Parts: sequence; C-alpha cells; structure tokens
Amino acid sequence: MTDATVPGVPLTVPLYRELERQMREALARGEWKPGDAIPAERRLAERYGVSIGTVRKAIDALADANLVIRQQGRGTFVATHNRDRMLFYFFHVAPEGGAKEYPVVKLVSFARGKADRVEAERLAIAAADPVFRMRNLLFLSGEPIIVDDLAIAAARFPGLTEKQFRDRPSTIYNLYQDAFGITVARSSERLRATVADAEAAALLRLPRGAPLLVIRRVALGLGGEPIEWRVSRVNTAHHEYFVDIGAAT
Amino acid sequence: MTDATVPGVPLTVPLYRELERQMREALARGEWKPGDAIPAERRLAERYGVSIGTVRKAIDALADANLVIRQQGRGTFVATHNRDRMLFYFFHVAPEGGAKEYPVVKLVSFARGKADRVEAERLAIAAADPVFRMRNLLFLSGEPIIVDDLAIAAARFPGLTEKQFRDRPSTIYNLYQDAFGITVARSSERLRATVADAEAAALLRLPRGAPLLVIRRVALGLGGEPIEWRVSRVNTAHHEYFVDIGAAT
DNA sequence: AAGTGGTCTAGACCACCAT
DNA sequence: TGGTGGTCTAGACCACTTA
Repeated sequence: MTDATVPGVPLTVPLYRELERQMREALARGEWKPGDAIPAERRLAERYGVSIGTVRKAIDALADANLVIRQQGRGTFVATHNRDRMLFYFFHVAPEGGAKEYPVVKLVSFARGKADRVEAERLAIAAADPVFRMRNLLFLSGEPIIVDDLAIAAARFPGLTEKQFRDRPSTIYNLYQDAFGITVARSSERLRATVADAEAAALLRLPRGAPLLVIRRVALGLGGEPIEWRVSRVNTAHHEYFVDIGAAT
Repeated sequence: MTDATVPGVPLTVPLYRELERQMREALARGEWKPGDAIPAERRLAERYGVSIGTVRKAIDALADANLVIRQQGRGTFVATHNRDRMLFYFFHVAPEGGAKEYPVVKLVSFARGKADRVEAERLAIAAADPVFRMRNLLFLSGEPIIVDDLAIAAARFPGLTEKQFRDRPSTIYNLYQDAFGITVARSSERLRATVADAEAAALLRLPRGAPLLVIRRVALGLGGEPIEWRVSRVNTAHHEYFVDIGAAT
C-alpha cells in the first residue's frame, strides 16, 4: 500500500475534533444520559479551556450525527429513541407513493440459543456464544408486510425476558436504551431480492415463491460496536423501501 | 392544519443561509461552472459585505451537499461528475461482502418517443412530450448484473444523439454536465422486489421468474428539478444494494 | 513568498424559553 | 429576568499549494 497524501487534506487533529471525540466518549460512558441536557456551551468552554466557537463546532458534529438535539433557549439534549426518531432514521418502508406510517409490531417467537457463524460474525462475538432471537411480524394499515428476524448477544442484554419484549411501551430500540443503556447510533443495511419460503409466505399471507425484499441490517452503538443483527423480509407488492441521496434543507 | 411552532426553532432566515441560497443560484445559473474555482472566501466576504465566518458557514453547507469541494491551499471548486463521485454518491450496488466496483456500461437501445403517464409525472413534463429513452446493460466483474431503463425530457437535452451516448468518455451524468450544463445534485430512490420478465431474463442470462431488485430513481438538478427517470433491475444473486445510515467521520 | 482554505479566539448581540 | 442556544463579527495565526 502506498501512503498517499490527499491534496488539501491536513494531518493534524483540530481541537474541536478532539473535543467531539471526548464528548462522544462521555455519551458512550453514560455520563450524559438520553433525555438529559448536556452542560451549557459556556460551561463546556470553561471546563475544556477552549472558546465557545470551538465548543459549538464539536456540538455541531454531534448534532449532525443525531446524537444530541439542540433547542434554542432550552439547552442541548442527548437524543432518545422515541417513535418519531425511529420512524425517521431507521424505518424506510412506506406505502407506494404514500406517507410513512408507524408499524404495529407483533412478537411471533422469542428464544435463547447459540450464535451461528453469521450471527457471531455480525455481532462480533464468538461462535456458539449465547444470543436472543426474536421474530416479529410488522403490520402496516392492518396488513402483515414485514417479517423481522433479529439476534442480539445475550451478554449485552443480561436478564432480558420475553415479557419485557412483549410489553415494551415504545420501540425496540427504546427498550434497548431504557432497560440496558444501549443506544443505537447508526446502521448499515444490505438489500436483495428473494422469494418467499414457506414460513414467510404463511406469515405474510402470500403464495410461496412470491418475490420479497430482504434487508440485512447491523445496528451499531455509540462506539461503533454491533448491537443487533436483523433480517427483514418485506412484501413490496404495495410498499417500497425509500432512500434519498444528497437531500438537504 | 394547525400552524404549530416547533420549540427551539426560530423563524428568521440567517444571513449565511441567504448567502448559501444566492450561491446555489449562482451555481444553477452556471455563473461558476463545474471544475472552476469559486472566488476566495475573503473576496466573497467583500463582495457580499459580510464577515469571513459567515461566508464559511455558507460554503460549509454547499460542501456538505457535495456541490463544491474545498481544498486547503488551492481553493474551493465546483463539483464535477467524475467516476469516483458517481461511484460514491449514486451507485449503490456491490458484490456480496466485497468492494465497490465501477460498472462497464453497454448501450442496448436508444430511441425517441412520447412520454407515457409515469414518465411525464416523474419528469414534471406534459404527457406525450418528447423524451429520449435508453436501455443500458451494466456489467460487474464481466457479468451482466443490471438492466437500466432511463428516460429524459428531450427539451432539456436538445440535439442529444445516440452517438454522444455511446461514445461518452466518462459517466452518463458527466455527459449531462459537460454537453448540456446539467448537474445532478441529488436523487430519490424507491426499491422493490419483483421477478424477471422475458426481456430482463434474457439480458441478465437468468431464468424467467428469477427474483430481481427494482430501483426506481428520480435524479434531481441543482434547483430540485427532475432530470432523469431511471428504472434499474438488479440480479442480486451475488450482489447487494447497500445503504449506511448515520455514518460519520 | 503569496494566496488559499482551516483553526481558534473573544466578544457583542439576538431569539427563545422558563420562571 | 436570567439562562440557553444562534448569529455575526474582526482578526490572528496555521497548514497547505503553487510558482
């Protein structure tokens, strides 16, 4: 590998980037918890011995990454996994030409097991490490549209019970956050087309062999560590997966 | 509809936003052309009678939207549709678990016709207005993986010929930009699963009825006006469509 | 050495929210 | 009224590129 230097890109780390890194760590450590206000910009400037402008650039980056939310006159708050946020950032299926809609989630199965090869790799754990596996059926406008199979490392979610999952008041990511202090910060998705197997066909009330959109997703935490591995199968007969590129203001 | 005010969100338009808007217009007008350097920050500050910090915030926004590219020590340049940019921003298919790769594009057909209902709606033109239609076959690692059907309004591309399309030295978007001064700034994509019809099956060397990923894309210009309507059908047997959400730094 | 963008500062003032 | 984030300024200095 050549150690090429990209023209116009410096090598030193600016102060505001270092400050951003420290604040990310404070978030990952749980020093500032979801819903909390972080210290005022003037106080942070004092604490770190930098100017307010530098603090603002660091917070700007955190706000761009949706880790904190600024509110003029009130403060800057650590982002929480509420429904709207989930719908906006992590749920990309909508009716053909229609508006987003929050899915009704029905738990189909819940089990503890040993990680297979793929799960272990995606969750960065050892093969045969304990995992929880859940299957959910998601309804849009009353119709079953999506089958979600998800796996999480049992070690990250000590004491998780089926009841917790079934009775959760808000989204699944909200449960991770409230009950286990785990925040999903980003995700990486891969999509393919496939055909319905017998199980999926039955759940989605489709003929076997009907085309399905498959979404494989790894959800990552504040430090980039994998939290959840999810395989979604979507009936796209009347729904679409949408993605906007380069959208702005 | 209630005219709800969102807490913590002011109503006035800041100077740097207004400046950003003016600069976007200058780009859309072609006052600064792709590849050109825009005036130095200090000069822009003088011209508009604002401070450098304000100019920088405006340019920051344009750089975030990938409309300009900053290079320390050299200047700030209007973005061009080169291969790398295209690959990075507008091409989202890669081999399973592998690295991105630039597709080899083969023109299958080129024709002039009248816009059907869908084309007219997507391109924001009247039904039966003249359009150019192209079909391309895209190869990855020597295999035909994607069939692209695209439509553009003939009025926007006066004098476009099949030869131009066939002999273009770089990407299709680069042709739009160089020969017609049209820049694609963003795109909106909708994905579904379907099965191969006879035509697609033959081109992709698949059995009829094989599952295909369908991508419907509208490419938008600097002013948000629709430029191109494209339907891509992808054989995802060994390839994937990828999307990262909330990725940073 | 001259010119460019990048960082960082110090502070004034504004807009908004809670009390 | 006091505290918060948002805007805007003016300037020093640094990092990088080009000639």
